[in-house]
Amino acid sequence: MIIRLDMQSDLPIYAQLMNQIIEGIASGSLKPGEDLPSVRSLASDIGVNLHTINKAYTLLKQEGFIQIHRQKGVVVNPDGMPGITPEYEQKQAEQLRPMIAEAICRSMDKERLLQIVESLYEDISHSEKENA
Amino acid sequence: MIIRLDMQSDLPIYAQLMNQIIEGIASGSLKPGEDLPSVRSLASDIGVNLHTINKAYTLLKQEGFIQIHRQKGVVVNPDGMPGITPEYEQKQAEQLRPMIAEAICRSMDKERLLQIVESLYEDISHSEKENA
DNA sequence: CATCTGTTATATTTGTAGTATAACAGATGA
DNA sequence: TCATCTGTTATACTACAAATATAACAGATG
Repeated sequence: MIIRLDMQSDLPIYAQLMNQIIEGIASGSLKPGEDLPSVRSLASDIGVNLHTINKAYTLLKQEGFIQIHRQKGVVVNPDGMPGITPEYEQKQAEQLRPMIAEAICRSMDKERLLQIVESLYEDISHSEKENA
Repeated sequence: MIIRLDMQSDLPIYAQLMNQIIEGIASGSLKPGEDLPSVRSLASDIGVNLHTINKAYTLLKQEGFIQIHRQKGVVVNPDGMPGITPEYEQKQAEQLRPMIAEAICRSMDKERLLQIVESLYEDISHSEKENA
């Protein structure tokens, strides 16, 4: 699992971390039950503060993607991922709506938009990177 | 054009404004050449500061959705909307990727995701609200 | 000339992001 | 027993963005 951070991004570091871990799970490079680095080791690895990692982990735990054990450390949730809850569906629609509206403004065909989404879907699920 | 703001949202007011104006254009309720309220009148209408409106307008102008004339005021860009530039395509992919990754984690079928996107696309482009 | 535009400038308040230290509790292994 | 590893909590600080509050300026209008 290689973490790439963009310190120039307007996206907070902890959010970039969450995104990359979620994509790691989606691609299969992080499997349920697999260990994640401790807050301290990951923090020193990528050169940020321990609290920044902790914030990302805590939020991922709240959403059900990982489990945190006091001593064992952090693992990808071995009981499986969270499902498609009504809250998730609502959040997803709220996030998608402005992006789709902009695509419509720019005269992007529905078919082209769907192709892009499909292509990203395939790209993420078929990457299956096996990195240390 | 009715503006609805959620003061509890984590999305900044100026960004909510941008989204709603863009969706207004996408739905056809705001047409190219149509006037938008002045920064002062809109600010007092929805009860926020003039600078908050100005920030939203300035960003929308930078992206090509509206034009700002010193005296005439603000209008939806009569020369048409911005097109599908490489920068836009990249930004769009960066925004879509983490959302699609989460959908995959939650075992959402590709078909179901595409249905949701298609349904939102239709919903937005067919709304055509004609409000004062 | 008053009044409407957008524009610019300055200052202040509030909240979030991130860092820096430090300490605590529980488990592990030597 | 003790050093060492976990996550956890607390406090303080800096930096920055969001939003507000005033104020003033420039240009056009009626």
